[in-house]
Amino acid sequence: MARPREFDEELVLLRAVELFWERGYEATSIRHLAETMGLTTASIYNAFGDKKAVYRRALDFYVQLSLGERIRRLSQKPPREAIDAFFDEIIERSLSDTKRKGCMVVNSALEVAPHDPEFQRVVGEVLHQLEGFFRHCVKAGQDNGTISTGQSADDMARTLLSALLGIRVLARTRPERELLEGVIKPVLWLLEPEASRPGKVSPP
Amino acid sequence: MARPREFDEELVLLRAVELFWERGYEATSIRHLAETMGLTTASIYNAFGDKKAVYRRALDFYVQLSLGERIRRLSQKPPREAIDAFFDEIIERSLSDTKRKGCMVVNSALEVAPHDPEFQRVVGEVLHQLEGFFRHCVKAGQDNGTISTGQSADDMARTLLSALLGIRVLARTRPERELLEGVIKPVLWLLEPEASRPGKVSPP
DNA sequence: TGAATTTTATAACAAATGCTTTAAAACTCA
DNA sequence: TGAGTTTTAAAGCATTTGTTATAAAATTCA
Repeated sequence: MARPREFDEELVLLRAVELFWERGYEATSIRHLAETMGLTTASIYNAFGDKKAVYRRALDFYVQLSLGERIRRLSQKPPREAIDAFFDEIIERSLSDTKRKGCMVVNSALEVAPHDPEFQRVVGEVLHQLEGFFRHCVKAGQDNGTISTGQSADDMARTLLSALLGIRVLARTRPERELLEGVIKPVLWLLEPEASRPGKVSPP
Repeated sequence: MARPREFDEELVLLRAVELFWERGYEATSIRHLAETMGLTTASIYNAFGDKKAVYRRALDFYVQLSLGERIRRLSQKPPREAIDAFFDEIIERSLSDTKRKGCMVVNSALEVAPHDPEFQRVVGEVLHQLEGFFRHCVKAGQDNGTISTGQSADDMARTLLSALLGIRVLARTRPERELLEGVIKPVLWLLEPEASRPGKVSPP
């Protein structure tokens, strides 16, 4: 047909993720992007279209890599354990994030989604997916008695989603273990079935 | 001494807040800023220094206006009511935010704080202040029996702070009442003293 | 081999960026 | 009044922005 690509698309996309993730959309220039990806700007435009399209592909790749794989993996576990492990991982990830890149989905929710219908949809769907994961876990946990039925699975899932986003925001300015673990502790306590809940004040 | 200013500093700062709040730091140009503030770029540089300094002043002004006044006002109320009212206000504010500007502090926490030590400090202090407000409320509520002692005031305050941030993030892509109120419902339930807590399952 | 096609490298484009210069205008105080 | 000082308006500065034109290089299929 014609001259073949000289680059591996997944590899250069991974590099684009790294840069956009760290610097955001506006603060990342095509030239910086080209340098990081190891391509010329011409090749970028030829292969992807425009800057927004590169960001879109990078975001999709990020979602698939870090979010998709986590949900798939944790869905195997018993529901209550899945939730605990989820937040464990997020906190460890946040604390070892020395560049304070945070979560690219959350970053996108604030920088690009509000002004762009396409990204509004994409980010909205990811948040929906996360909510669905939590709801699934809570429901299953309520069914097998490992999670409290004091609140609806719908609402508890929403609270968990919000806790996740809150931790992600907090970690970018105050990545302190005590703070992040302190956030999640009462939320997990909320999930405890009444019977097994260790009340702080429980005189005989 | 010399020629006097032709503009009201508070007024032009308010306009700067509006623009930075809506578009963020990077996506706002000095020219757009000058147009919105009703000044020339020369006047801006003469009065404020550089772009970053304008953003800094705008952020401080925002904090004082929307956050400072809220904390002062709600601190008058009984602690449990203060917390309820706080989230009521945030949710109403988020739902009527047709431009989806969100909270300028949260926006700053993600766009400017991670790469700038000065803003890291400023944003960090604001988050600390919020945490302190919540902690104060929880402690007082625990003392007068209107808030559960099942979790420490420190941790509950952290959870409330995170819920606030989570709602702010969620609202920018999914400003739905059911979602935002669903987030906070289990959190408020968590605050209920054991005695008065309406358990979903409570056979005689 | 050679026509057809796509990718690459280099350079360029107009527009926009943050910021500064120049000089006129508007004030205070002696 | 007039010397001194600051603010304003207008234009300009170098650099960077996203994107594209041009032509050489690398492939496939006939």
